[in-house]
Amino acid sequence: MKISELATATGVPLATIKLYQREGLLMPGDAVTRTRSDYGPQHVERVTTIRTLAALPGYTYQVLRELFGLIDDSSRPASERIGAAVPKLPAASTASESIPLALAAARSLGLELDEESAVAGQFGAALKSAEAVGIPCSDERLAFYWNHIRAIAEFELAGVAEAADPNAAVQYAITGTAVYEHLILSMRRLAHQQLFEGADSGPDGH
Amino acid sequence: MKISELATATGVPLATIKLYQREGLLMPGDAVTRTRSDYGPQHVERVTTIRTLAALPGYTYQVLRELFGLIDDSSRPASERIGAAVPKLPAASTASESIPLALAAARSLGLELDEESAVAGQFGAALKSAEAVGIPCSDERLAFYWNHIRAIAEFELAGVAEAADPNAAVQYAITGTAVYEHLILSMRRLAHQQLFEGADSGPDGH
DNA sequence: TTCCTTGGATAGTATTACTATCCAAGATTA
DNA sequence: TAATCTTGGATAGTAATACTATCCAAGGAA
Repeated sequence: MKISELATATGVPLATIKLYQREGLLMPGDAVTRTRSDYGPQHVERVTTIRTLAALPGYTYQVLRELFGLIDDSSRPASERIGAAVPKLPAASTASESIPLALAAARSLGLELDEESAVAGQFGAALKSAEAVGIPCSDERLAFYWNHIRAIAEFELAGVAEAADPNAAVQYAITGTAVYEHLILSMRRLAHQQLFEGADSGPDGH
Repeated sequence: MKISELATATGVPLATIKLYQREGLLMPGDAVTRTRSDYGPQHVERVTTIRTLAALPGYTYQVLRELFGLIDDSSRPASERIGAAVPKLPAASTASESIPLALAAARSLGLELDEESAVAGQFGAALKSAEAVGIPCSDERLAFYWNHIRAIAEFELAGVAEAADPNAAVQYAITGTAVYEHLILSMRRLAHQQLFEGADSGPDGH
């Protein structure tokens, strides 16, 4: 497959394909001559994945570069790569002063939390955001969320474990986490909408 | 409170406060003279909220302007304003061809879905993203998510209904939806991390 | 051998989110 | 009351992000 065919196959302008290569998002094709390379299905898939993820808020080229770097690095163990990907995902910027919030929340949930981990930082930042807008998260609410979210995570982990090839599992886990986050959020918004329609009453609608 | 005091109280540079006003994010103060206005606690709160939300991926000034527009418009019913805010929240861009996916998913969940609604578009876009990266969402998975997410949404709705003042309820619902989304995501990532640590085994770690 | 495509380099554009100056009107302080 | 400071308002500059366009020389296809 020539680069022009890759462009037409994916519907992405040639100039943009070249950009993805320069940015280190798309692996080079097999060089045939100095002015010709061969591209395969993995390039089509990568371009599609770039387009899909780049359309999600927060997925800058910088983020994608780091995620693809982990996906492509088959020299490291799968679990290490998946673990390293999570803190790279877009989140509210971590502030060191929000770590205590995360530790207190983890204590109330009965969890052990490594305060050095980037996920602890993301968790703390989210808790701090809730406080900053005047809606702090109660322990009761936290526990309620945790029960349901842990169930979801367990379900998802079972799906990843089914994959035989570790490289495929890494790709599945990383792109899946990214994409399914937005599915979960859209379903929550959908649920809110459905519930509001039924629950709504009163002249001022509150 | 003078504008310079608002700046020091919030820790936001004066030039940025002025920017927020120009962008229609921060309401003007009470004009005392042509070169002096008075700012109150609601301005401090708004600046804090702007900072908090703007730090989240996808919350551009454009999005914030629309959300604050709904929060501030007390002439419309609360439920209408909350409903109007949901489709303004950052999501993967809606493609019209993904609506059928959303309708099919809603059918499998036994839901009625207005195909005109923006949430349907967000839901369809998320389903389409999952397909695009090669991990389509099975009906079983969809149903599993839905059970847990509906429970979360019901819990949250109960919290909103407690608010007596409709304007406060609108602000609570809109900023809460935005901020708690990220809390939920960070908890999911936390759950993944906790589960991975326990489940990990084998020389290549898959 | 004429024209097209490629890899590679470079430059331009639009948007977003600030940041910095400047000004004249008006307030504060000495 | 004069010197200094602050304000609202306008304008311009900056850095990062994500493209988009052009050019070139090497090399392939007609």
